[in-house]
Amino acid sequence: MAVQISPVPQQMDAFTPRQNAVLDVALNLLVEGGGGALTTARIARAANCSKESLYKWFGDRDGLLAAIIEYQAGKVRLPEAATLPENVAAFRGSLERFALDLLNVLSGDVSLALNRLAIGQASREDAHLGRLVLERGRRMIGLRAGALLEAGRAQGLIAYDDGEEAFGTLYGLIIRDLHVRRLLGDPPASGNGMLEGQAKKAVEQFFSLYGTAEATGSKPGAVRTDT
Amino acid sequence: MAVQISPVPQQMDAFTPRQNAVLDVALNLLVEGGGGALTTARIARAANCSKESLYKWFGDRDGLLAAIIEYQAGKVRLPEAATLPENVAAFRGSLERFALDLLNVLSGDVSLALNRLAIGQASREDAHLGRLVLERGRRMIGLRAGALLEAGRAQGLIAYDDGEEAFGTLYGLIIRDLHVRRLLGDPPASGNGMLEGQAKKAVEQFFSLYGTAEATGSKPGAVRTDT
DNA sequence: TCCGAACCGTACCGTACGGTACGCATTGGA
DNA sequence: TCCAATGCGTACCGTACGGTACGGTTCGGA
Repeated sequence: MAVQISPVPQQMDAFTPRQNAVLDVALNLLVEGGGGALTTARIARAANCSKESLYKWFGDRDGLLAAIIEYQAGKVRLPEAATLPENVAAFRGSLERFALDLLNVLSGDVSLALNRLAIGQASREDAHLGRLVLERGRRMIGLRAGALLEAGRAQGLIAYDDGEEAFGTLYGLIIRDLHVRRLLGDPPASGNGMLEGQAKKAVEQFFSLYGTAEATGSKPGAVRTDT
Repeated sequence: MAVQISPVPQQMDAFTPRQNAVLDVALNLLVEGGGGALTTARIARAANCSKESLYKWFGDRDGLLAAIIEYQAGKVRLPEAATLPENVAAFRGSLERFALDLLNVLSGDVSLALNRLAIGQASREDAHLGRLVLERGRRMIGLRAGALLEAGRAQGLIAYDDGEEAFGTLYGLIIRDLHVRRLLGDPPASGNGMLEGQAKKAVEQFFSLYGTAEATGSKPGAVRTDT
């Protein structure tokens, strides 16, 4: 709980470099061996630290797991402010990039391991880790997608009343049941271009649902009216 | 995939009534206390049987867990053969009912508990339980949805090339991120009509994407989503 | 130079789990 | 009536985990 002030802009409630290193080792251990491999003794041995230090730093095993989640969440940086798309193609490209990034992230080993860990612990009341994963992981996605959609709407390329509703639709079109399948251990479909194709198709469907007439352009007789 | 014809509709490879009773107790134990409460000693005590019998019947703890999953999967009966929809309204109603059923099932305590259990065990290689859940649980949904969509296409109400693709889109529109949220412990949004509204909206969006002109009754592509 | 704080490595403790073995009751068939 | 099978209840064993305690070491400040 020691608050330290440093000239370098740094998260104040973050951990010391040593603790970060330990958390990194623990995260690797989790990714490689699953939640079962994440015991205090193993972490201590792999990180060359003592169990006593683990308990001193993180208090409890749950605190340690929470610290691992926060450590991973702290590694992803906030997306830069989305610029207004200049035209339809640019906006579509941004959405496709977002979709592909989302597919890649959710299919990644680290994300899957953390989600499996949190889900496995979610049965117990509290759902402490689950809430942490939702708040720390979903917020980033929601922020980036929300800014993206808002920019598109500001340019008149898409139209919606409820942003959360539109984002939910986009999310469903992109992910479908891929996340749960991966969580259950289903191997990814061969072919790396598979995800890219899925991203493009999802964005296309999203435009069919929320795109304005000037954005779709596929319909004959589309009127081009610039804002 | 094995189609069996017998006078008495009964699974041949099922368990004895006593074993089914034990599995039912174990399932209740799992639903109520989570995967951590599913120990052999607790099951034996709750079911008034001996641990030795458990190991004799199911061989191993994994066998016991697999038996629990198969027991639950065996309780859901196959959907009756889908009849060809007489008109658009009937087809839409069938889709909405399917969507609502899917939302209710995936939000149910039993489904969540089994999925959490399988996901928690999915880190270890094999992903035995995960594959079982996917095959036993997803097949039913896919079969019902596939028959439904095929009937709609046969009547010219919807059009698609790849049935799996269309089903995936429908699934994503219905579920969005609800399943993972529930798995992570997120409490359901208040209001039971929430799921029904989500089901209706998903079907409406699905019709916008895959509905033929005679089904939508209006120009395809123009979608007004009123909240 | 000394001192105290932090920390590592290891040992230790209580508990709980998976899995096995044994004794005894019940039961259905010969 | 006898017998073998089935199964219940309990005790037991080895292991592994979470958490704690202790001795030895390093290191920065006074």
